[in-house]
Amino acid sequence: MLRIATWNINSVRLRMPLVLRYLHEHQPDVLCLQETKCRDAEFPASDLRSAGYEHLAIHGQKGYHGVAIASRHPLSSISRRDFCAKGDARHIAATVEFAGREVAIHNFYVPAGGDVPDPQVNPKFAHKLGFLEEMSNWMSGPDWQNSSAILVGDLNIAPLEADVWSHKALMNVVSHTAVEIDRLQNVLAAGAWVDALRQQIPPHEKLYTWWSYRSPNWLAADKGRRLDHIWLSGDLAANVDALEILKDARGWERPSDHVPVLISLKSR
DNA sequence: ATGGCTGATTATATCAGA
Repeated sequence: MLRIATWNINSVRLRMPLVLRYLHEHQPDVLCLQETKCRDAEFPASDLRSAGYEHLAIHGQKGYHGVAIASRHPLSSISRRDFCAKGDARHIAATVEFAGREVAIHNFYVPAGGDVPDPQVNPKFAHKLGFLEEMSNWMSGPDWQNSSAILVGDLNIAPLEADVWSHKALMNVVSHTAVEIDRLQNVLAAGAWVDALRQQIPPHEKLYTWWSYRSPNWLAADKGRRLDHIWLSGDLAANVDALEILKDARGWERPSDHVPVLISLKSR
């Protein structure tokens, strides 16, 4: 059994109590974090080690972005890729052993893309599209052939109509526009990935992992989006045991605006 | 009514998130 969780934590230092609560209550083997918002030297490594997550792969920077993998089992082949050559900490990968295989875990924080969904006038949106294009180009290449892999993270795109509270209201809002959904589908196809959540949950069923801070009654309004994803290489698709989107965590004290998403894989 | 909030920063306003 291997339990892997992904969570955009929106400042890991501020929310370490929530991280420790989640680890205690849900017992993932591996936790992938995004938006850690601190340099590597400031990462709360000792707290995670004390909680039993002794193996850490971190890629941070000051103030923004930042990704990390915390694991109860050894991590090997740790790597970080600098997408778009901007020096941003938006990707880290590490390998774990599962069912006699070496499984690469790739943890991504895809750029949000700013407000205006036009790459001609909005450089942030151009960056987002470029980032996605670099992902699909990379995954078409030799590194990815015949490898067991899991891709997780905040991809900042809600691809399906049921991944947003209103397809009509959001089709011109960054995170749900046709052009970025198209780029995301290219990434999915390039890596021959399986969207694990939608493999388990019917595609017409509403499914969210993020609720804006700006909605005071986020629970009642329920205007969410599915921005956080878990994708599997084809050989792992039949190992899925369970999925868990911890919506409760959005209601914890001083929450992240994203909630943890977990996949449990069984050895066949 | 998709920005009404939230977090980080050599801060006391600005940028970023999405």
